[in-house]
Amino acid sequence: MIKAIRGMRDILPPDTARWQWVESVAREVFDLYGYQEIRLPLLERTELFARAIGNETDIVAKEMYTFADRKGDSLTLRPEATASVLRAVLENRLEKEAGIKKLFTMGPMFRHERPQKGRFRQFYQINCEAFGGDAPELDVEVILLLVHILKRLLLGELRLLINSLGCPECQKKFKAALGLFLIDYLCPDCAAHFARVRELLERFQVAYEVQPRLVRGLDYYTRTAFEVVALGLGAQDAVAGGGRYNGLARDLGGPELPAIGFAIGEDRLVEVLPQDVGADARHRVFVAALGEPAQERAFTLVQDLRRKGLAAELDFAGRSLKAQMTLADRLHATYAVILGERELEAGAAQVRPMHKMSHRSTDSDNLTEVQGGRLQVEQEQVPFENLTDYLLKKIRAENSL
RNA sequence: GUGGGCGUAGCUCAGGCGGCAGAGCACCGGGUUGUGGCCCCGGCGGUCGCGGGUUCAAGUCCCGUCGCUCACCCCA
Repeated sequence: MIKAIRGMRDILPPDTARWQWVESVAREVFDLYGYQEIRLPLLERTELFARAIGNETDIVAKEMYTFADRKGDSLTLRPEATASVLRAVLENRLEKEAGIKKLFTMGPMFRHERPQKGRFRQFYQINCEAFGGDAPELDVEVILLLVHILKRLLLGELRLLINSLGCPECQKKFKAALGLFLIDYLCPDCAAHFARVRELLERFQVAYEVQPRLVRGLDYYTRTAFEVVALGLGAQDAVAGGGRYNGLARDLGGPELPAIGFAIGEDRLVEVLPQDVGADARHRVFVAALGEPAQERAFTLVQDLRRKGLAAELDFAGRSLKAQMTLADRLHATYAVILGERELEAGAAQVRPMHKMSHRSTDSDNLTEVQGGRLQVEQEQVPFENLTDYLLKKIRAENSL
């Protein structure tokens, strides 16, 4: 059997519901802060990452999926998103547009690292970038946005770590002095920027810790750097990280374009999400049919329900009614419609509410004793012509409770 | 890239000193001629990761290899 390659995994239902939840919350919050989505290629010229991230970094030196295409050009599967976003901004002259250019994107990144808990070779990031502003207020807005998303996701214990990496001038001084922490060598402008960031975080009551050892693994960062770590993730505990990168646009041959952004590690975020979020609470109708003519009728009915916006399902395998009812239960149907010879003759189907005897509950109220000692819930006969309206009305009433 | 732990049914795992490959859950069917959960009965399901070696005989012992996993490192 062919298996997925090392470090790459399938994300399966029901887990996919948690991923969708994370992504939909992120989209909502991005919109509140004025961010728009950008979609990017997964492949870029190797040179883009070499120049943006830095040749000496681990990412470029030993972790990229790089190969020659049929023409001989060196291409690389993106190991991060920022370089691609900036490339797209510069290529399409987006920085010329009014105000701060605020963009987000989400998708897979690729790094050839040894897999472990929270670290995969194909991993997913939710990425946020703001171009064209160097005010410390923008740094804080970006951090507030990140915290906003994480809080909406009902996450448990999180710690926000911040630091300032200074500007190239500060870094020169720092290296010359062989100092331990760069933060003590900040020039007056960088120090004032950092102080303002901290002041604003306090005003908005965002708890943070200054972490002088916090550095970013990419060469392009300047001034504000931050990271969010979560409990329960083992050694790979960073859920999000980001910072300011004022020099990158010029490094890539573009104009002076201050920028700041962050990436959320979606794999790790989903890992620490509360278990029950994103559960499927949708109403679902199962149509059980007995015999060929009823089966024909059932398929038509199911399609009719679906066209009207109700999730509906049926069995094509010709199972017994008992088996179909079991299936209805397993699929968490809230109503079962039963169609047999008797119902076809009568022109009315049996509609059976399922929730009163869900496999999740031991509640035997509302059940009446019928022949054979079996318990049966109240079920109603509904004429075919009223069926879809009846179900729609019932389910809408329950949804509004 | 380095080190530790682990690879047996779809899942979780048991298999003493080498001697017929097992359980629970899940799945399918029946008990109930047309009605779900529970219960009872039955059934399906295996390259014991892969390759080699020792042996009359290997899931079990030895060597190699691949994979998973955790950590180092690095990161989000």
